[in-house]
Amino acid sequence: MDPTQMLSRSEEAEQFLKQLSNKTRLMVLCSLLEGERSVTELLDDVPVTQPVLSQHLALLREAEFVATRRSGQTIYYRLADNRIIQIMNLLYGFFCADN
Amino acid sequence: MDPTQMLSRSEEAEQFLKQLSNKTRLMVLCSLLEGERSVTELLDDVPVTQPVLSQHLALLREAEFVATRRSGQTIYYRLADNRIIQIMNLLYGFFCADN
DNA sequence: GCTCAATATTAGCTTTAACTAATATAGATT
DNA sequence: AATCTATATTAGTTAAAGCTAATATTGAGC
Repeated sequence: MDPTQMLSRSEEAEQFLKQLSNKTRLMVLCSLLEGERSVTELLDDVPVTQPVLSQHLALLREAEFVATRRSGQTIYYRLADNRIIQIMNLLYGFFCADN
Repeated sequence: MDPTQMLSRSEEAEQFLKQLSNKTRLMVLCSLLEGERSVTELLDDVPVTQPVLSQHLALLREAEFVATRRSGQTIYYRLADNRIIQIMNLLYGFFCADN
């Protein structure tokens, strides 16, 4: 591969992985693997304060790893990137599968 | 999953991903996907200075993502973690496959 | 229109990651 | 043993990520 392209592709991949490299975001994404969740539901699953969760959700939105849907004052999050589903399944196998 | 376990597993996964989340390390690992390489050969592939490459190689060794073999004054690096091979192949598909 | 519940944003601080520059080690060669 | 080549390490600086605390926004219900 041409060196300039290799560099820019590895920068993209770096960016992608960094957006994923956080325990709170990983727990959120893992929870969303099971389906749509409101912020309040995520707060039950993930041991962080509301503002911190909200900051991480903002990052996941900007990365377009998740998408949202509003219903009244409740906002539902869901996975929106097929790459994330693939990576999360792989990580689940590495770190969470019981065997 | 029990909340304490979920937290500690997501911390492990975070650590694992962070060790991977760097363009230089990604280029090194990508190069090693094709087989063993000496540091000098890696320097030809990866656009960084020798001390910087060496720092990243040290990190990859500590993470046990790679292993080494010495032959005279030359040190050869190779991939040593099957999880890395799986993730790198996935990332290659996401960011480097031409289609 | 006021109040409450759900969610988001901003500022300030601290920690961690990565770079540069200089130097060190270790094996090979003369 | 002196020198060269290959590789590693260390110290110092800068930049980026994540937290806390405070506050803002938005929709619902009275």
